[in-house]
Amino acid sequence: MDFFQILKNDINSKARLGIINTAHGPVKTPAFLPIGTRGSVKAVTSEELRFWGAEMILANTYHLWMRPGDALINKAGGLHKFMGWDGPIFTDSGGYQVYSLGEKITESTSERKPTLKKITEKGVEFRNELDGALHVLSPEESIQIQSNLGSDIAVVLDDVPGLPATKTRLESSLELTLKWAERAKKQFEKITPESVNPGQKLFGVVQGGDREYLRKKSVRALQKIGFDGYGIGGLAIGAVADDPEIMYRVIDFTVPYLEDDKPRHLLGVGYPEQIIKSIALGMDTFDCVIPTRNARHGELFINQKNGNGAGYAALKILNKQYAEDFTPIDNTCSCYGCRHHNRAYLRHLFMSGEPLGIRLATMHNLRFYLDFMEKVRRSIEFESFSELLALYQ
RNA sequence: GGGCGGUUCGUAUAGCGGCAAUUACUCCAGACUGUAAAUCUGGCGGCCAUCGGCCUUCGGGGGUUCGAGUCCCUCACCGCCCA
Repeated sequence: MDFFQILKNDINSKARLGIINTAHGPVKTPAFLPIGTRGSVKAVTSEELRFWGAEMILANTYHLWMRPGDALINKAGGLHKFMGWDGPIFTDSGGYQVYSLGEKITESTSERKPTLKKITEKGVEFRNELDGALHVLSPEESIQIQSNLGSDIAVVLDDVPGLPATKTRLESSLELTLKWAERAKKQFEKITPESVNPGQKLFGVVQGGDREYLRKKSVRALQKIGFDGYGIGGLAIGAVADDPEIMYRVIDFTVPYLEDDKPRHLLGVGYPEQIIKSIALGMDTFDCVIPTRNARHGELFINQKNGNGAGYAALKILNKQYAEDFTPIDNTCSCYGCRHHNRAYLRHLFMSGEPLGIRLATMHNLRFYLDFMEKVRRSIEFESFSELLALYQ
């Protein structure tokens, strides 16, 4: 069976309906992957995830490496068994931490805070925030860890440059990322047969900032090495987060270089309108902390077909205006919280610090996102994708 | 009856002659994009406002002082100890 099958192409855009066939089952695309960084999608169980329609989740190499350690998870029989999720798992390489852990330091006003990471040719030196010990994550090590975890899709370690960045910075960053990609592939071929998941696939990561010639160069180099699919990286952070037009432009000029028969994952994105516009440009899968993290912070996504064309709205449940609002969070929603509780109660749970509030909010937002993806898939299937897309313009 | 301590922004506190006045919590609002994030940031006497300005505040009343939440007198209330 092909790893990736395209079932239908949209007539008016590059959107496509497909299936990724992993060692732990199929994933209907376009798909959204809830994030379970440390082997847990915060506040929800595997059964709940599946119930609301999640097919593949994302876990993080760096965090699981630090705690509890990939050796322990391997001993447990791999991450699927360890966390009790038998569906597909996508593992990020630790590349994002190369970016984010450094970023926190430069943003910090405290000068005495120790540096948490340093990038070298060999890999990334991390100062573990848990115990202060020094660890080096190389592209080989990242693959080894992901092999020990036994995820269905592994990703090569990449250097993530934040935008805006100079041409020089982008070029040297890409050069490093491509060298790492080659080393990662070699390591992957060497160890995969003896992994807990011999059916594991490997994705390369397209970098190159906002420059077309670099993105093209990145794709060509990755194609030469040979990967099962691609992640497009560096588009959920820095200046891009403030101006998504940069992201659409990069996707638009990058996608034509990619093979049609391989899945394309947009790393770290995003809001619903960003997801659907990226689908129109040819992207297949997405992951983002927004539905889960924002839920914990009291932000609920609700369907709203108002005059200005937005298909949804974000409701801040902590706001006083909901104190005596006894209506459901979203009366078009069928999640547990919307069927059994109201806004005033959910606000009370948040105000009181009751864990149930976080659980209900997380389930609601995940259902919102997963339902949104289902709508997208159906619209491609029934040839109404353009109309759905228009709601988010 | 005697001695001592206290009364400051919703609550709890700091303040020992220059203060619209500390800190914590609460409260109000904002942020969050391959999760160092159930986190972080801001506001929290009033009225204008660009820097800033003006007004009214620290149990009540009176006094000393250029200036009092801070010192003195007095009253009220609360607490502890001795009878």
